[in-house]
Amino acid sequence: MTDIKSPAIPTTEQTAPQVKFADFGLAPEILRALTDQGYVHPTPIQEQAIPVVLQGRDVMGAAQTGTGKTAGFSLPIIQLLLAHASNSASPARHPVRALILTPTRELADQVAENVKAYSRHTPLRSTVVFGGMDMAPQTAILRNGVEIVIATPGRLLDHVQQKTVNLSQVQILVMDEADRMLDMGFLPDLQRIINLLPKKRQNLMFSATFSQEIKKLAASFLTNPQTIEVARSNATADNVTQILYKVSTEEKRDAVSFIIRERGLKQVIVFSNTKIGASRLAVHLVKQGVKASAIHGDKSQQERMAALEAFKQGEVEVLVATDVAARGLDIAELPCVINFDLPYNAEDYVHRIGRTGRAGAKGDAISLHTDQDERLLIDIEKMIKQKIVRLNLAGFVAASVHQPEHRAPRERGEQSDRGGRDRSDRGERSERPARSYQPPKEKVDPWFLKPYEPSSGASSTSNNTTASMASPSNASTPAKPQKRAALLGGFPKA
DNA sequence: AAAAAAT
Repeated sequence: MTDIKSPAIPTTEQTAPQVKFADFGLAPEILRALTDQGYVHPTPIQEQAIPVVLQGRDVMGAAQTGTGKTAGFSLPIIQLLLAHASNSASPARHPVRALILTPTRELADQVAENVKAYSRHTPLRSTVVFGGMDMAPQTAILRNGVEIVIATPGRLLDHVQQKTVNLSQVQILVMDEADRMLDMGFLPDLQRIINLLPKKRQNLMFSATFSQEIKKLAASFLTNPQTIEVARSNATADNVTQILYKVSTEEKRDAVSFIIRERGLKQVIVFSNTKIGASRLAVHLVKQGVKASAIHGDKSQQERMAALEAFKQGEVEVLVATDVAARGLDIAELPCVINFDLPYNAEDYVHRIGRTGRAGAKGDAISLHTDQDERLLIDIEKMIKQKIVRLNLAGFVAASVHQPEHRAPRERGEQSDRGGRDRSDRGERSERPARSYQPPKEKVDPWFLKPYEPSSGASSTSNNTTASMASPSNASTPAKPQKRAALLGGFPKA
């Protein structure tokens, strides 16, 4: 397989004269659509992807989030299909020729909107198909014939079974957020869909992150792919400032409302690892007068779309989300993301914080972490190949200032995977024997600068979480809302 | 260990 990537060479800055969309030989109808939107210059990923896709090559594309991947594959696909576009009204003349799969419904919707916009001056038809919505309208559109289908896997297979869609003419398959599409939860459906496609077709895979494992699996679906890598893979945008605050599990909810209030945040996504946790946090915030709403997979599709729309409109200021919102969603000018829980997968961290700092804008990614998260933190820092500054959150557990090895041995044996062992025993050192992990120096965020007041609450982490397995969702169960008013009162306003 | 995706 041919590689464009070369870690040493900055692929973007190299191209001195600025390329324009008009240079790709795209049809006037496509250029007109771009002009409508005010786009003249392609982003680096677009500059690299468009010619390769136009050649008909398979692509494995890794690019930072918010860099315009969607247009990077949509524009050349439209161009390729346009060569044989039909003006006929007959559905038979409009077989599905391009299929774009995404891991969430909202992302499918968003990609479909983009495709519609880019193809609006062409005779090409497109539609989006996902679950949680009435089958009937989707069926009607599919029966009328569309060249481009954007879909989530389950509902697409449903349509296949109902014989409302025929995939035997698909020439181009796109997997957006490909690494997620290839994970265990999606793979069976994906395989089923692929079995319905012609053997000879063009395959495009895009994601911000590709683990080594997934890269191999991905390659098995591709033929002589061209790798397109803008900036180093698995990287986070450097325009996003990452911050870590240590808190106790009990303090998390109050820490979130504290941060929102003190920073005066009017647009922020707060990520929770669980659906129930997201719902509870949203309720908690609403009780505190915050305009918050939750989005997760246990909500109806109507509720999900309403929450996202209200958030985009600014009616909702805090969107509390599970990882349903971690990938791909493009929310204009989102200045801040908060990780209420640290994600279990380091990749998800990259995707989550990629919701902010899009299209070159600045963004803040604030993560709360507890004693139990140390392993996750190490994984994340390894993945993003940088250390995140650990800061102190005024008035909250300043045990933050101490790394685990400085702590007194635990009295209780609830951390069975760590009990009796020390850091050197925990994986990372044995994987990289040459360079041992150096925890970053803590700094105190001048914003939240406040003297540490030792309190009995600081050690409460290990006391309260008795039989609850210390999982984030359980831990926040009926715990009485701790009044933080006293601490907040004495805090300097910014 | 959890979330997503068909009903």
